[in-house]
Amino acid sequence: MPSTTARRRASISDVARLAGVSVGTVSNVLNRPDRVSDATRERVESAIAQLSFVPNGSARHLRVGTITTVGAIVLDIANPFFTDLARGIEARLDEDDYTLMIASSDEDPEREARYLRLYEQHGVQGIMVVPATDDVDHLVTLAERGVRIVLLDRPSPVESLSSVAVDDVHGGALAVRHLLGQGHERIAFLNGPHTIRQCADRWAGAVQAVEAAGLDPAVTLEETTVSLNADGGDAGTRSLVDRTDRPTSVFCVNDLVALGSLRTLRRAGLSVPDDVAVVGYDDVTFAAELATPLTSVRQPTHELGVRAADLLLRGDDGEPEHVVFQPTLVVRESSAR
Amino acid sequence: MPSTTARRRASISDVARLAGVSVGTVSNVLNRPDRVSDATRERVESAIAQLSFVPNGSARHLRVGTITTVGAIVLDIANPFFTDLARGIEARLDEDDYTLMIASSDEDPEREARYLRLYEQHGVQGIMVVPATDDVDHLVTLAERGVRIVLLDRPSPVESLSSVAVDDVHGGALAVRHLLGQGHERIAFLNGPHTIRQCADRWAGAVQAVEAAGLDPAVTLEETTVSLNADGGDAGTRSLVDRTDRPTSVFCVNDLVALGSLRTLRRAGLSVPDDVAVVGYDDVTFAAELATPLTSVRQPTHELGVRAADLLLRGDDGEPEHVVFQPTLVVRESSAR
DNA sequence: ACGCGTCGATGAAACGATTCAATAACCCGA
DNA sequence: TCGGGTTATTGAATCGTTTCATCGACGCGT
Repeated sequence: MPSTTARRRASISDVARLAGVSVGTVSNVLNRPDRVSDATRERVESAIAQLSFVPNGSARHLRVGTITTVGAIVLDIANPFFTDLARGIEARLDEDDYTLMIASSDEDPEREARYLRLYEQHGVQGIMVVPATDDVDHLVTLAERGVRIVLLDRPSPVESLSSVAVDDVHGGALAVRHLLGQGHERIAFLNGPHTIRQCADRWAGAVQAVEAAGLDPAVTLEETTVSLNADGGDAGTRSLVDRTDRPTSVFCVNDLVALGSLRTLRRAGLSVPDDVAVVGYDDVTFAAELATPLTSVRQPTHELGVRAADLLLRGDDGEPEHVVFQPTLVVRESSAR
Repeated sequence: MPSTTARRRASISDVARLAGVSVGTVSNVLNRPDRVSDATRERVESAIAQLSFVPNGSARHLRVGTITTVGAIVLDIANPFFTDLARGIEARLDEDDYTLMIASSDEDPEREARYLRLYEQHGVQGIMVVPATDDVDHLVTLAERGVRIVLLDRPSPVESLSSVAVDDVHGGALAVRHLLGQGHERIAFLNGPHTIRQCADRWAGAVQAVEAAGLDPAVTLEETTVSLNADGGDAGTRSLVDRTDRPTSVFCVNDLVALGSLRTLRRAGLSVPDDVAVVGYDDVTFAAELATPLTSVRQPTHELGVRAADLLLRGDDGEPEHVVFQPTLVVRESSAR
């Protein structure tokens, strides 16, 4: 029967009083049960149950100074790529009984900073972050201050920050080389802002591929900046469909954008890939099942998360590491004549 | 120039010492800047900057006993339905400058319990949870202990727990009534375990619809339990395709399952909806863009999250509330002859 | 010149846990 | 019976904040 009054949550000293022992003993029951005799342990345990006592994590953290939680900040929690990534992180964290707090920056540096501050204040073991901007000075500062940082899904521009990334330049090149191979000489690139490193890199790769084919990027490639979701794909594609000099292909910076693009093309009565070819990026689960199965650049997403968590847990004993995976192209109907 | 030695993170008393004031004054600068003179405030602020001091959130929490963070536990962070839900929650939370910690229980009561404990230990303002099992006693206990709980995406079985849900019985009925209306008299239901309330309710709705049509559920409906993702849809459908008495339609408990189902049907060379009709649930973003656009039961997902956060922030001054939204059916090609 | 009110700053208590040196109780062998 | 060694328990210090009663200084009106 729970007490009727008690508004305040029970503390360790309430337990101690009820069990007739000192707080030190209660703490021992909690953390080194072997040090305490069976009789008192049972008494204390029953007191704990009776008061439904739950230790105050903040007090514990304050005293021991460490905590088994890590934070992750991604650009967009609604993007399957990032949740698959989170899944990878969780899988590795589970092994060591760590827990994960996830937050979404929505590509907003303000929000990113806010969550960084929150995590730091709470003393997490470390933070994995997909930076919302090109500038990582604030993260370097954080790291110097002793917060363990791992850059997610983008290579570190500085030696001191560990990172786990996929070669986005190569990925961009893969996609565009493929389109060029299919005979496309006018490629629209629906991209995000270059302040996001992944976007800048994929663009760089695209340019490289065009140049390698002996063509002029300025005439072959046409970049439109869109928001990184299906609505962005809609908007970016709408501005294309009615043009007389419409590009023959679209490269989308991620599959969500590609989804919007395909949707808008279909509504405009254009056929894919005959009127317009489309290539996406990330190869999310549904890419293969769309009305027109989507050609996409596949990344080892899950593995990315696992490695990132691994690096973070490994601690600072080792030097910072910079892991780079290679993407592959998965060709499907949306770009194959 | 940051100090060279300092491994320990700067505390408020380091700041006080450097600025030549008492810790109380530093605290005032932080929390009630108006109480302190301009001169000292500036001195303290520069000391804070110099040491790059970040207040220890646990210490603060320990003292004030409250925190502006809430936790959410969903079944599967990789399911777009739940991330859209999270988006709704975040949107409402942002208004009040609260932050959200998200975790995924993977339908595992163990993991759910673990995160509940973690959140409680950290003293969050409240927890929104999509329960992994039918049994919510542990949540009632938590609530009695003073933790603010809101049940997400399922009606509360008890008066004392607030909840925000969508009428799943109605949703299940909508889907099945539609299939019956299309002339289907053999419906396979790829469902999750009935320990998950949403699954049980959708099943109940399906049964109701069949009975209302004067048919026998035992012959019209055929339930298969699958895991709640695309792989589950694959598995559940594979066991169907080769049968001579194959059902003419499949109702999937969510769109991820439906994605797997469509995929497997296609690979088996069956046409949708002519050989087999498919209906999903949630109407996620990609549902309309699949090879065969998917008929699905739409829920006001975002609104669901907003209301849940709203209820949680409103506090316990009011009585617990039980909000129920109504779903609607979106008919597309996958089920329309 | 005196008292009073205001304002700014101080210092100590409190929050709830962990840790560790000190103590108490006990057993056993000589 | 006594001393020494083990084992179980205690109590106080500590972590980094916030809060609040108290104090000192200063300006102003009489």
